[in-house]
Amino acid sequence: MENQNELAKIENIFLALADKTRLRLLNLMRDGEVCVNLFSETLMLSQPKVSRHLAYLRNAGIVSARRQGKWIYYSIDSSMTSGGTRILNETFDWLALNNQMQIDFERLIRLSRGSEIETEVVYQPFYERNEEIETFLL
Amino acid sequence: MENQNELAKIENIFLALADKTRLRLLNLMRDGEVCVNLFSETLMLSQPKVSRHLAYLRNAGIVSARRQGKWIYYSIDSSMTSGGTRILNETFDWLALNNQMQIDFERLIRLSRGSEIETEVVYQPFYERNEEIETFLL
DNA sequence: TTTATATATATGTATAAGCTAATATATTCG
DNA sequence: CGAATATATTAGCTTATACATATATATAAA
Repeated sequence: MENQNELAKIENIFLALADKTRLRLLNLMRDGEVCVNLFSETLMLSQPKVSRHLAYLRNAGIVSARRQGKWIYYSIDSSMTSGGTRILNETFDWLALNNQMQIDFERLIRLSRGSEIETEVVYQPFYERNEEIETFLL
Repeated sequence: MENQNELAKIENIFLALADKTRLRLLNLMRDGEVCVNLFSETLMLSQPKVSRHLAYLRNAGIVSARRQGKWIYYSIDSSMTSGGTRILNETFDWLALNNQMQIDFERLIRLSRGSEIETEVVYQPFYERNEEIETFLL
C-alpha cells in the first residue's frame, strides 16, 4: 500500500468503499469514533468479520485506530488526501439518505446508551473524547 | 442488476469505479462521447478488454451507448441517480489532477484529430453530435 | 502469574472478477 | 449475397476477496 502510484491510490479508495459491510462501518463513524465491539453489536456481525473489514479500511488509509485500554477505537482518518476526503464526504451524504444506514446509526446510538447490552462499549463523538487517558496509534 | 436494494446500488457504483481501466475509460468520457475503437487506440488496450469494461459500466448504469452505423459511442449516462452523479463528479475532479489521466485525455484529443491513425474514429463532444443520424440505444 | 476480555490474524473454501485468445454478431459496402 | 469492419461474448485460466471457524496477541484484573 506504500509504494503505489496515484492512480492506484484512487482505485484503492473505491475498492475500500465497494463493500456493503465497509460502507455500514463507515456510516457508524460518520461523526465519532467507535470500538470494534460496538460495531459488532450494532451490525450484528461476527467480531472477526468486523475486524478484517476495519483492517481493510485502515490499510486503505481511510480510518485510523487508537487503543484505549482493552478497546480499540476507529475513526475517519483526518489525514486523508483531499481527493479522498471529498469522495468520502459525498459518500456520507449519500449514505445518510439510505434506510439501512439510518437504522444502523440509530441502533448504534441506542446501544451506546448502555441500556441493552452489558458490555462496556461506548460511542464517543469526537468532542467527548477524554484525551487525558494514555492512548497510542496502532 | 434490476432488483437490488439501495445499498447494493451504492456498492455497485463503487465497484464500477474500483478499477484502473474503468477509471481511465470514464476519464475519456468526461465531456463527450467516445467510440470503442478510439478508447482502444487511445489507451492501447485490446478491443475485448475495453468492450468488457464498458459493459461493466453500462450494467452499473454509469454509461450509456448509442450505435451510429458501425460505431458504438459511449457516454456518461445522464439519468444516473443524484447520489451517483455527485460521486462521479467528484471522481472526475480528482482524476483531472492525475498525470496519467491528463496524458490519456491529450492522446484522445490528438488521435481524434485523425492525424495518426487511419481509422474513421472521431471524438464527439456533446455539442457536436449530429442528432439527425438514425441512432438507437443498445 | 493466571484468567478473562477485546481485538487481530491464519486457514481453508467459495465466489467474483481480471486477462488473453478465439469466436460470434451486427453493420456497411461492393 | 459475400467480404470487411466494429463490437460483443465465450472459454479457460489466474488472482483477489469474502466468509466461517479456529487460534493468537494484548491488556486488565484478580
